[in-house]
This record gives sequence, C-alpha cells and structure tokens, in this order.
Amino acid sequence: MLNTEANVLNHLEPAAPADAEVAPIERPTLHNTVVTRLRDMITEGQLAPGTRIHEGQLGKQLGVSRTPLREALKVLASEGLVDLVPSRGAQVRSLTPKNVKDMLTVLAALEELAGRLACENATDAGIAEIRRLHDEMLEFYRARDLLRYFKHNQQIHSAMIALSGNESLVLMQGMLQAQMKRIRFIGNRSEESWAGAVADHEEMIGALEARAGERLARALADHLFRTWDRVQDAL
Amino acid sequence: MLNTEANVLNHLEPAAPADAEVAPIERPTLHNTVVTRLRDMITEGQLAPGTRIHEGQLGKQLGVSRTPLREALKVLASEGLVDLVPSRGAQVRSLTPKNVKDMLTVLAALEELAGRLACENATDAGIAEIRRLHDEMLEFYRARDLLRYFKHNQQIHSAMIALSGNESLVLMQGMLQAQMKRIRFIGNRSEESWAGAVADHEEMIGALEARAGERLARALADHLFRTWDRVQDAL
DNA sequence: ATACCGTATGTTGCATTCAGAATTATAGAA
DNA sequence: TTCTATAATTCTGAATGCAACATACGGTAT
Repeated sequence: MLNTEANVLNHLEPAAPADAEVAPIERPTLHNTVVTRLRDMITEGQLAPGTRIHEGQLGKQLGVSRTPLREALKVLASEGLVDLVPSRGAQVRSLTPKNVKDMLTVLAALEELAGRLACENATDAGIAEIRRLHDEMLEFYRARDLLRYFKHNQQIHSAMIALSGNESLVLMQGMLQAQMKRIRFIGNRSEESWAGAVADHEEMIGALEARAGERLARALADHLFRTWDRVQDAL
Repeated sequence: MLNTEANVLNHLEPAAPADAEVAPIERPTLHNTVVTRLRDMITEGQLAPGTRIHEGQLGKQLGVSRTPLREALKVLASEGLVDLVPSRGAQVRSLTPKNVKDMLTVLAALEELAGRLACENATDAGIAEIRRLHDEMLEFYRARDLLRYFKHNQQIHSAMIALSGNESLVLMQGMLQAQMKRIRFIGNRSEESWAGAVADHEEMIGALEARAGERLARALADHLFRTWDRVQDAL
C-alpha cells in the first residue's frame, strides 16, 4: 500500500488552510508593486519634489500600462506623497518647513504613545529581538557602513513601534515616517551627530529593557527632535 | 475720458489671479466623488462590514465604469475602510473590538495634542466660531433634533482639531474619525448619556476659551473614552 | 510690436476590452 | 450519497481606446 503522490496531496490540501503556520504565497499585484516602487523613488529623491508626473512616460519607463499606475498614484495621493490636480495630473508633493514641523509634532506624539504601550505590552522575545538588531547596528556603526546602519536604524524604529501592539499606531506612524524618510536623506549627518544618534538609541533600548515607559517615550521624542534640529537648517 | 467697460475689465483681469477672494469653480473628478460616496455608504452602514464588493454590480448601481470605482477602492483601502484581497476583490473591513480600542487609543493621543496646540495657536475669531457652533448645537439638543445635533457635533470636533493649525494632525485625525463614525452610529445614546455628552462639550468649550491646554486635552480624551464605554457593550 | 483668437498637439479621465484567476456547477466514480 | 475531478461561469487585473480638457503655437488685427 504505497502512498501515491496524489494521496499525499489529498491529505495535505484540506489541512493547509487550517494550518496557519505556513506563510501564504506572496502574490503581489501590479499596482501594489508600483505603489511601493514609486514610494521608494520619491523618498530616495529619484523623483524630486515638484516633479510633474507624466502617466504615459513614467508608465513606459516602468513597463506598466497607465491603469495600475493611475491606481498607484491615487493611493500615494491619499498618503500625501503626491498632489493630484484634476485634469492636470500628478506631481510630487513638496514639503514646506511648516509641513515638516507639523508632521514631526504628530510623529513625536505617536512615538511617545508607542513607547509607553511597548513597555506595557511587549514580549520579552520582542525586546530581545530589538536588542539583537541594535547590536547588529552597532557593528555597522563601528564599520562606518552608513547604508546598512540606516537600514537597521529604520528597522529598529519600526520594530519598536510594532511592539506597542497597536495596529492603528503602526499604520499612522508608517505614513508619517514614509514622508519623513525623504527629508532624512538631507540630514547628511556628521560624525558627531551620528555618534549622538547612536547614544540616543542606547538610551531607547535601555529604557525598553527596563520597561520604563515614560523614559522610553521621552527618549523617542528627544531623538526625533534632535534629528529635526539637524535637518532643519537644510530646508 | 470715460472708462469703457473694456478698460475696466483690462484693469481687473490682471488683478483677478492676485485676487484670492474669488473661489475657483469646483470640478470634482469622478473617482473622487466615488470615494466620498463609498465612504458615506460605509460609515452609514449601507455597506455593512464584511460585505463583499462586486465591482461590476456596484459600478452599475452607481452608474460608473469599473475604472474610477477601482481607483476609489484603492484609496479606501489605504484609508483602512476596505480590505483588498488579491484576485478576490474588496470587502468592507469589519472592526474587531481590539481594532476599535487601538484606534481610540491613538485618536485620544491625537486629540490631546490637538487640544494643547489649539489653546496655543487658535485665533480669537476661531474660538468664537466654535462657541457659535456650540450654541447652535445646544438649540438642537433642546429641540431633541438628534440628526442636526450629530452634524454640528462632528463639525465642532473637526473645527477644534483644525484650530491646532497642524495639517498632519487634521489629516490623521480625519482618517481615524472616518472609521469611528461608523461605530458611533451603534452607540444609540440614551437620554442621560446624551446629556453627559453635552456636558462634556461645555467643558471643552470652556477650556478652549480659557486657553487651558491641559484641561482641554483631558476633556477631549475623557469625552472620547466615555463615548467608547457606551459603544463597547454593543460590540 | 502686442494682444487676442483659433487651431493643433499632447495629456488626462473614463469606458471598454482582453486575459487570467477564482468560484461555482456538473458529471462521474467510490 | 458523497466526494472528487473537470468544465463553465464569473470576477478581478491589466491593457487599450476614445473623448474631453489643457497647453502651446501661429496667425491676424489693432
């Protein structure tokens, strides 16, 4: 009585939906891919603020028809990354200093909240994971590997917000963060400000591990405003 | 040397663009209209949570082709009002009690911030306008005109957030508010809770007029959580 | 020369069409 | 009868087509 391949599959298939452990196959839709791609192009400065977006041209450039591209633009508009003028197409939104300050004010409030919640709700495993990321990031700092440092930096921030366990908070913070990212590129941090940022992170991790909510909240907000101070002049 | 009409116009026309008093004519795009319409349909419960959205059917119902409808759905998805499952279309997002609690937590933080900022930045005229709306609302309360009361209530809330002068804050709060609106319909407030809400509003206005930031922040948050307590049981 | 008007070109907004995936219906076998 | 395999239908995702609007250009009249 051999198990044929068909039999095995028959057994597995009904079980698969119930088994929540197996990650579902990623099946990105085109417009989603385009959204992500455009977001990156904007945050990385590849599409500069004020740039007029030609649907036909950009579509051909990305190898996509206008339909998914337009859908993507609508989403980016609702995220505030592009402006959509009726009958006159889209253009990359340019940020005034006031815009930036406003976003930072909100972002700080959200991160303070996230910090407090994280200290209450985070699992020990979650905190340990942050510590791991942090230590890795320190390696990149010592090696002066700016790019990888940045990537880990972002990852740590996101992970810490995620520890709050508050979905809405993650969402809102993500939106603002996406906008801030593109000016953070401006803040070509000097050696000393880089060191300062690392120190900020040490404080944050320490507060988190001690589950000291208020301390973490303050650390997050301070870190944010220090970053702002550095960038401010460049506007 | 009479001023002919032409002369007058010649003088006026170059001035017209500088004259910001004339409002440009509204030219709503179809997808924008659809976004607004669908948002209303969802918040008013006309499209119940969990409802599967058939593009063809709904499009025909609204007298719109699938293209602008799809664009609208993408936007609503990014606002969190609908879920978008690849190859399986859209369905109205249903809120778990945790979702609601999370949103409220964030909303409270945002409104506290808004309250503090409003007390700092609001113009006297702005505050007076709120007072006017408030007094009008009281009339509707005394007349037990629930519908108009609700409308003014919303308006006051939005106006107070707007007084903060923080664009991002207005935007974020608006998104969350849109989601909360649909469950607020559940909270079929009793006579006494209605009276309580009115009292809350009195306190809010008073704090605003006194420009007492902390007091206003607390009033806004308290009001929010009281509303939540009332709705909570209905979930 | 300048201002105004009409035309021509290009771009957006929306509808329609086509292809592929998912769901339902149907037929057949255990 | 129930379950499975397969076919048919339905629906979504993306591309193309068409009409309307906006901008740019050129000509004419003052």
